[in-house]
Amino acid sequence: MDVKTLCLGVLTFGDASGYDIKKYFERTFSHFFAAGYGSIYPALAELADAGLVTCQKVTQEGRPDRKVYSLTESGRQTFLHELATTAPLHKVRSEFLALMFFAHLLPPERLNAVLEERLADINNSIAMIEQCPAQQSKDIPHDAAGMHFCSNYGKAMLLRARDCIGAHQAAIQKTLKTTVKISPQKN
Amino acid sequence: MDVKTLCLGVLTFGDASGYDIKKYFERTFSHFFAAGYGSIYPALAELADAGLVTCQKVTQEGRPDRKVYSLTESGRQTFLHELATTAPLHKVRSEFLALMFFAHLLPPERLNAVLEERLADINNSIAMIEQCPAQQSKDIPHDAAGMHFCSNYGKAMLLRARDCIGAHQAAIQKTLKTTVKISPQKN
DNA sequence: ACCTGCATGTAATTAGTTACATGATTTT
DNA sequence: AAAATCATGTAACTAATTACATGCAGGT
Repeated sequence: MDVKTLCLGVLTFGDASGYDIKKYFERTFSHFFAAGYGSIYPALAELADAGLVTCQKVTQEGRPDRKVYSLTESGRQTFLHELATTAPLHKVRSEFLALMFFAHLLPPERLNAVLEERLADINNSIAMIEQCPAQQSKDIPHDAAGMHFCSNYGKAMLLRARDCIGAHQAAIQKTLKTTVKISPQKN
Repeated sequence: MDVKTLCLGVLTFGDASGYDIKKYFERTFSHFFAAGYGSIYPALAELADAGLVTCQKVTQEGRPDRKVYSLTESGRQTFLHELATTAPLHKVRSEFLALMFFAHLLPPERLNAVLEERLADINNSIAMIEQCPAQQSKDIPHDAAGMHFCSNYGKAMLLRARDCIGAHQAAIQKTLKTTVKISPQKN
């Protein structure tokens, strides 16, 4: 599943511009799928060429023109076919864990900074998810059940990650104190 | 941080061939960093060109020749510099969550298959982590503290993910039963 | 005066995946 | 007899990132 396909997905909820779609990715997909303008705009152009979306220029006063895209029937079918055939992979690419793996080669302040930076990112992501409409509302429209699952899942992962990192920070503190007391006798 | 850099990292633990490094990636990094032969072999060739590793051909009887790589001092310095400057990003790219987001467009059997497939992957990953040496041993050598953290972290995430999916499966079952009883009166 | 938001795009580069190519040995 | 393990590589392709390019409006 690529950016092109997810653009089709966003358009199943209604017409949108490239700019709108980018915001949708940021607010809603950011914890499991990243995309920037550099991939979204070319994707929309290709989708239009393939007849999966149509494009309508909208001139506004006081603001730049927008290009509003709509899903065609062919686009909807293509998207449904993609949903039916895509393998449910889940890939993690973590420079954070790669750094942690080599913790024994990191100066202690650097190790600390790495953990703090990651915690800050996690807190941002949690805040982002909590702003999501699927998080507050009690009755969920049937077409938002998936959004609800994804934000619950994402939040659960982030909270667990935060706990793990917190526990590790505490363990490091403890080790440092022990080392200070014991190492002079060892050496 | 790219495959090249992580190859240097693997070589800090001792000399290894491309084949060995691939196994190391699979067994130890697979839950946070993927790499295949197609990226590892070219990476090693580039590292050798840059003088960050040296290569020694080893002929074996009954088996193909191996090319065993060793980290040079320059390679070690390059790796340490990378550890000191790499941002601790953590990216997820999940086709699974993308599919789940559009659950309302998935036939029920397909939704079920997606969840089951993901569960199977998660169980495989948990089994992989549990085989890792950092998981059983009680006293951890200081250069394995990071490996220990990473496998704990990975396992915690996978267990939480499994719980989330299990809970969701249960919720779907409940909804189906309710729908069967109520919907005839609604319609 | 400066920054943020709105709005769209392209070109060059990077990095990684996939498929191909080969071949002996050992295990099932 | 077939499949898995050991062992190395290349070439073509795909996809996405980064940097560049432009410009008005509204708020601080």
